[in-house]
Amino acid sequence: MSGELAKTYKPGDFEDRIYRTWEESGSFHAETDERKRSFTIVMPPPNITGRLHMGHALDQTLQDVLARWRRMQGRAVLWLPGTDHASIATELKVAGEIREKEGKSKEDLGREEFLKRAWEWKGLYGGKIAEQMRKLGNSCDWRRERFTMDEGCSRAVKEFFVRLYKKGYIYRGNRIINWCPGCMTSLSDVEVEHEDVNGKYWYFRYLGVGGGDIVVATSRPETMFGDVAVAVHPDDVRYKRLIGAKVELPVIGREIPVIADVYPDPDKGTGAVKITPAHDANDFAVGERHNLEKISCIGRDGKMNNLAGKYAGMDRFECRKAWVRELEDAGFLVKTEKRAIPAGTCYRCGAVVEPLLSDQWFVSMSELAKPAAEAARSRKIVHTPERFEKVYLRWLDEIKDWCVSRQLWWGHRIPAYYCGVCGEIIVSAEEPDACPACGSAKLRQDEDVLDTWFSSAIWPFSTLGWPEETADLKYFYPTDVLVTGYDIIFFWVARMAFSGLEVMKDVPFRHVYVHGLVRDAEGRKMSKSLGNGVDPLEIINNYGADALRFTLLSGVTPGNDVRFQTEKLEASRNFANKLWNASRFVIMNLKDENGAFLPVAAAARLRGEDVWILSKADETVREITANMEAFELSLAARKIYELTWNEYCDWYIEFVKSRLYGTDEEDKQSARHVLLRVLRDILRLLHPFMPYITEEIWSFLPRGEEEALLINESWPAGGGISDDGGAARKIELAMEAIRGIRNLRAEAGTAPSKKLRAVILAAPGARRDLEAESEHLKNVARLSEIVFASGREEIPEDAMSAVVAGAEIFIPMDELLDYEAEFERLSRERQRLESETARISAKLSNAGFTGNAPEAVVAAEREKLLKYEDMLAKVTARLGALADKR
RNA sequence: GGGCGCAUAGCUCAGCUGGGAGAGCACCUGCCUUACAAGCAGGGGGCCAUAGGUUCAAGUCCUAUUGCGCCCACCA
Repeated sequence: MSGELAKTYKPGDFEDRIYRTWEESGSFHAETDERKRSFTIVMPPPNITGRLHMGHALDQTLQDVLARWRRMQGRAVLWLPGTDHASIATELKVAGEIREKEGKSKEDLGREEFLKRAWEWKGLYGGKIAEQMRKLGNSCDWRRERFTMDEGCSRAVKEFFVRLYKKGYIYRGNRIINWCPGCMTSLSDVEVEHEDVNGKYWYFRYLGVGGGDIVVATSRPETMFGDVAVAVHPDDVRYKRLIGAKVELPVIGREIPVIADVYPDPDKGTGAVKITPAHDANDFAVGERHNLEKISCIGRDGKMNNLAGKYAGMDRFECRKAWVRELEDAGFLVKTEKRAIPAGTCYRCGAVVEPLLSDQWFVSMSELAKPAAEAARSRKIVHTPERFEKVYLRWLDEIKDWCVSRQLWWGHRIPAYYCGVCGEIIVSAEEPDACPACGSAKLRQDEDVLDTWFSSAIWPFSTLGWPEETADLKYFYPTDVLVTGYDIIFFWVARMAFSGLEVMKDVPFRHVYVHGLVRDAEGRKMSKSLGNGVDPLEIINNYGADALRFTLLSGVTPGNDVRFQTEKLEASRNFANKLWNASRFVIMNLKDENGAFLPVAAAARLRGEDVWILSKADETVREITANMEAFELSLAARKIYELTWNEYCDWYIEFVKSRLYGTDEEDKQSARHVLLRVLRDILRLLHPFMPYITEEIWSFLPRGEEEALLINESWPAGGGISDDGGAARKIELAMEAIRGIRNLRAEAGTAPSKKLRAVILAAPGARRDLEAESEHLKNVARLSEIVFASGREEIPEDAMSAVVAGAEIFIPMDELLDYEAEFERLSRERQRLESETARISAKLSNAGFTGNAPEAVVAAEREKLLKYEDMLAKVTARLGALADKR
């Protein structure tokens, strides 16, 4: 890169260019390399339904930070990107678009044509998503980009299905499943969201055949057409005598038995429950126990069927109203009770889910779930934050079979074939030519597709080439960390765990880093219906990707939700701007008037502030590295922010200016050396968080041993700085003095341009420290606009003066004029010191404290006490002098 | 019904394994000081939800309570 770092920070001017540079350099690409340790993250593939939202931005930024950091540490980093076909969601979108644009249903188009359209959709949105990921700065390996329905993944899905089938884990059965009348497909349990809706209990009288009526309560009267029994608890004295008798369904007139089962709770409702095995999972279980008929009265479209008589064809909810009215008119309604009733809704379309009896494919989960749970218990899979392990385990421990077939077209078609002659079911990855049982060629493939999450479950290894035993698989599996939101622990995390353990015999990931949701500024969930979603691209256009990334990571706790606020965005952008300008300053000072780099000392002659900033940087390197290891990315981000702004910019650069503008050539070179060295460390530390700006600045720095690209630069190691001479302490004293004098000036209202005279008290410690290197004094003078009195004049005990910096520096009062203000200020100071010394004395005279607290803590308290006592004495003396002269 | 999270400065939130309360924004005062007004310097503002307990020491650990939020669950 030639030329100069632009005057103003405009991320839009360089972000895209930087990204191209990275991509073209091959830095994102991972190769198996036995000399290196691998670090693998497979990206949770975003759905191809549309654009990326803030949740993706957060999710992917976290991954990118980890990937970039590990890459800098020298690991062979594979961050594998991809997208998900999102069966239901995409099918709804595509069908919706066709309906809108062409007025046709998907059935009008037919399966083949519809799939063609869906693939076109994938091509369009898949590409858009990849572009968005690039904008974010994702350092993923595009050469390995995958799609859940690409050839390799499709093959893996079939293979996985066949293997589970052969081991007896997959079966086909006619059972109660969750049916979504909106999407017209079955759903798994986790795809049903539970919410309470305002509803009613209706109490109906079922007339006993030969006396003995029973009143049952129901929230779903329309299912009465499918009733096959009334169940009561065997010990319920109210109904004991009726067990075995028959009752008559109101109006319908059909007779059904009264049965005894432990399912009814005598304390709930009337204690008697109508049993509708075809429309309720519990009733289904009761029906199985008692060998009852299963009568369906509601169809897949959510409408009543012929069994509902005159209500046939009517929507289930319409029917409910009409049917209740009829029952009421006929005198069967005993009472009505308003109350909240639980309703299951489809997580995609929101329709009320209908439990239906249906032929579906299931994965038998109990055995498969055990190793997955065990992996967490034995810490082979570690959750961060830990609490999510409980969530994961609870689900696996109480797992139910997984309905994996979907009555959709967009997805992996189930590799099962039915013989049209003998009815044999053939499950095979390859399409069979003939029925192995009867030899017939009349074979028909199952019409259904698999649950989207079935292919997601094998994502960590299907993307690495499984079922082939590839080198990639061997090298990159198991992956190191899975980054994902807490909302898909069941959908995805747990299922990947059992799939990986079943197929690969090893966990799919060692760590699960769970993050929260991105909410809007008011704390509401971002959603399409609320229209409060924020487009990451728009933010990037206005603030830059770096600011967006930093914002998403700052001030958050792992696993907790983040509020997205523009103020935070501005703060991040301002931080980038600060770094930009500081870098401009540094680069400017590294060059001569012709723009050529000036010599920089190979090894600097370190002065106090150099040692101070270098040790601060070192400390930060150590801390940040530890934070990264522990996934404390937010803490790491804050520390690099503080080092950059509060230490490097606010103090070090200010300290070093006098040297840069001085004449001591060796000293100037030293200053440049440290300035550059620390800036490089800052850029390295910040790079995972703000990759673009750091890379751009890096390109304008002089290059020695350094990499051409920051992305390939190594993570700073830290160490190597020793502060034997107590340089940091002296610098901090100088800082204290500067702050104290500035404070004094501000309170006295002294004009900023007015120079004040000051005198250092001939106190042994501080004076020596401040004078030890006269540069400190100069800096104090320069940065607080004072002039030190010449020589080592003693201040007479009764001189009028103000006191700052641990009572070591005096400013003659005639400079300040406001005696009253200074008197008050010192009084406050005395009060503070008195209460502090009292507090510490009490602490130190407590045998419990001195006996139990660590030695270092006690020693620190002793030191503090001495310091405060000394200060108190001086302040008191000055106060006395002031009072006399006032 | 079970489980979990959150309650800290006006707002949004940090505070890691217990040792003198922090940031950003907002607010007040003064500054366009040749890196930066997207900035600089200074300042005000908090019984860290409540009540107990453990400890020499609690925002930090334990128990209970209150309020808000989330997840799970087969109450007809």
